[in-house]
Amino acid sequence: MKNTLIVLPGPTGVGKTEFAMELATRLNCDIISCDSRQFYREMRIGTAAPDDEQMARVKHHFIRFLSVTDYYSISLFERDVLALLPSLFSGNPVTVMTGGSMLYMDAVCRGMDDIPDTDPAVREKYIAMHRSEGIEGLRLELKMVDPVHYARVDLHNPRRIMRALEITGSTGRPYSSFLTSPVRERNFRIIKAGLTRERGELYRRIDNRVDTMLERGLEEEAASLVSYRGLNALNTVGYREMFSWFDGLITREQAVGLIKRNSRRYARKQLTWWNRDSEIKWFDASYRGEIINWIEGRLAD
RNA sequence: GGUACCAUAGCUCAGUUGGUAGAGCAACGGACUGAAAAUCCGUGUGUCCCCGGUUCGAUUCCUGGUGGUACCA
Repeated sequence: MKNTLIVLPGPTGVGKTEFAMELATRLNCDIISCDSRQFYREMRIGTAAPDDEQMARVKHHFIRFLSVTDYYSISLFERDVLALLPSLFSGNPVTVMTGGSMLYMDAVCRGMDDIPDTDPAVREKYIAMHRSEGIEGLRLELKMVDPVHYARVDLHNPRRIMRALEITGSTGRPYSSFLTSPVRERNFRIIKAGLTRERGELYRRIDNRVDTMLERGLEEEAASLVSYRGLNALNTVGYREMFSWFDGLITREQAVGLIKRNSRRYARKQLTWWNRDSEIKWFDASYRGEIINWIEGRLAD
């Protein structure tokens, strides 16, 4: 059988973790988690990461392997997954990857352009420029150093502009010149089975899951991470809202409502992203037998 | 049972001196190349409670219903 990566995209709360475990158990393979917040060992409750019992049942990779203070990135994830896969395939030609981090998933499946590491000082410089001169200052700078990218970037989005400036400033080459053809051939087959649910049911599950997180101690977890709140890892649904409550900006009840709302919005954003991926065959997550049949049919091809 | 007030978007409400309506929140759509659970862009989605009347024209004014709220019994 050809080496195959079974990819299971799906919005937050749809039931990916459980289904992936069922599938991996059946195929006797490991799971590669593709969730940029379950990477962090300090954030288990708020990210609904697999628990110790689940981790003991099926071998998971990329769960709780970082500290919130560690630097990590999409390209590092791509590199690390590609480095891990050969050893997994040597034991079993099939591996399951599941998660909700869209761009991380695409990086593994399709690759990204090679862009050199950047100088952190350059990023700082443009963050400072954004603060002092606003987005208009960033725009003017980009127009000068990379007019090609200026013409197509979202000029309202400071992150996008700063990223382009950061690359251009660090390398001396326009950011746009690095963007060539992102689709890389992989030496393994990729099968994508998307998990979704009827919108109302998905939202109910998300709401319930937030309530479960609170019962499990989300509040205490967030409180223990207050000193790290400035880090990117903590700029995450579930933690931000708790911090606002700790600050007295909103009530606890409001924070809980916002966590639910923002989780629902995140789920929608995920679905929008995957909407354009025609390789994904979508299934209702509750029809597990049907999904497994389809996957096993594809594996037999 | 009586009196008063109310009934407009999913919710809370505004408004139209009569020309089929708009805010907030919610919701929905979209973008996305190493910060991505991030960051950013866009969209009113409506039997204006119902039946009549007046009017060129009624969501708006009038009669009568229905439902709700308050007070009096």
